[in-house]
Amino acid sequence: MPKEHLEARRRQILDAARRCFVRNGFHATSMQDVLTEAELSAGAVYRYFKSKDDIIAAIASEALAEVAAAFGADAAAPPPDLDDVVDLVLGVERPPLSRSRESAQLLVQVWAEALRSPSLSARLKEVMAEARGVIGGLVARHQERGRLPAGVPPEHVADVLTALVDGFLVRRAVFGDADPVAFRNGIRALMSVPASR
Amino acid sequence: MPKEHLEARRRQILDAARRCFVRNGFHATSMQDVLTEAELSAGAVYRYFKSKDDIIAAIASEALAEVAAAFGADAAAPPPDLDDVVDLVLGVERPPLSRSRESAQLLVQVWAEALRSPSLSARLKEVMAEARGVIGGLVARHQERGRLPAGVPPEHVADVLTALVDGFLVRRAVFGDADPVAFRNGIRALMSVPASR
DNA sequence: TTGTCAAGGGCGAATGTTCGTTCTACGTTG
DNA sequence: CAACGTAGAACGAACATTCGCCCTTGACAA
Repeated sequence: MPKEHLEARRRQILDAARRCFVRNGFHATSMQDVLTEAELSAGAVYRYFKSKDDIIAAIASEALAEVAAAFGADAAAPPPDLDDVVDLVLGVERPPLSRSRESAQLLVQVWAEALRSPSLSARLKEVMAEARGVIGGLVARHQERGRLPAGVPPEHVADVLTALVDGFLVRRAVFGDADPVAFRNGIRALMSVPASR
Repeated sequence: MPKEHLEARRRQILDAARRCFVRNGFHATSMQDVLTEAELSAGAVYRYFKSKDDIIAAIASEALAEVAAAFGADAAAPPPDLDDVVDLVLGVERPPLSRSRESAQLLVQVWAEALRSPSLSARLKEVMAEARGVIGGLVARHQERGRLPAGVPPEHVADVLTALVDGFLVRRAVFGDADPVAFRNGIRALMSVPASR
């Protein structure tokens, strides 16, 4: 019985912390903010997390896992066109749309935090390298089929595509209403590929 | 006589604060950190800035001005090829190279801070809109000359190009050694344009 | 030249606040 | 009644900011 309740409390705290962090950033939100948002007392929260940094690490870790999962989907079901990579990663038709902006905002905070946390920076680089590998594989296959110039290292092209995703996330975080479809059309135009839908 | 010394002290404080902020972020940096870095006392610093937020605002404002200037250069001297936009904005051959990573790191912090500061967010949107306007103009001209499909709104393509820049900045902030030339080659490959150099 | 004085700039200890964290006592539940 | 969770007061540390004092400087009078 304690097992599931323990996990539920943990989630309750993490969800509350996530909302606070999205709203105010990691260091501008106080423990008091988190306690209030979670509707718990200090004693309760510190039973599940040993410090504020612990909570930050957990939240950041989940945010990066979300990104890794998004790119992993590309590896699982390779899209026929390269520009669909963006759609897939950005989850054009993915469940909680309300969460997508918050995820983008949180990710920007994670980038900033990674600049001062070596362990978080290491994990971020891991995820980025993983994305480069996955997308690089897709690029290489397109090169084999002659759909892309062969002389360029696939990783370079993959870097551009993942940078495209990161750049879009910035816009979504800042504006909130950035349109993935319009973005994809912009990419299509740049790639001089006639839109197929 | 006080006039120039006043400005010099202000710069001294801002430069010190910038170093601190790049290293530790806005909110994880204490006033004590800034005082130590600037080699000044609290009383001295508070003679030139009325609060920590005041210093943050000044630093963020300068960072965004730097970005605006980079895009402004494109408007002043339009590059012949669209992919050169990235080179120009990222300043492939611009003076203090040591500063470029720090600028990228600072900009990421600014993005994060903009998520919780309405005034900073407004300024950031201004700069982004300005970039969209400048690059959109270039895109429209390329469309007129038939170098890009005409059916797509220039702003959409401009969004993609500026997102490309933002995405590259993230990589430069995180890795520090992101290579603009390799990046440009990746873009060229995606655009299926034979490299001219 | 020398002495005086007003003002500006700087210092750093002091202040009150807020932070993250701990601890003890209390309720609830099996 | 034990065992477990929870509450909330309490704590020391660290924070941003202020305040009163001191040193330097430049103008001016003697």
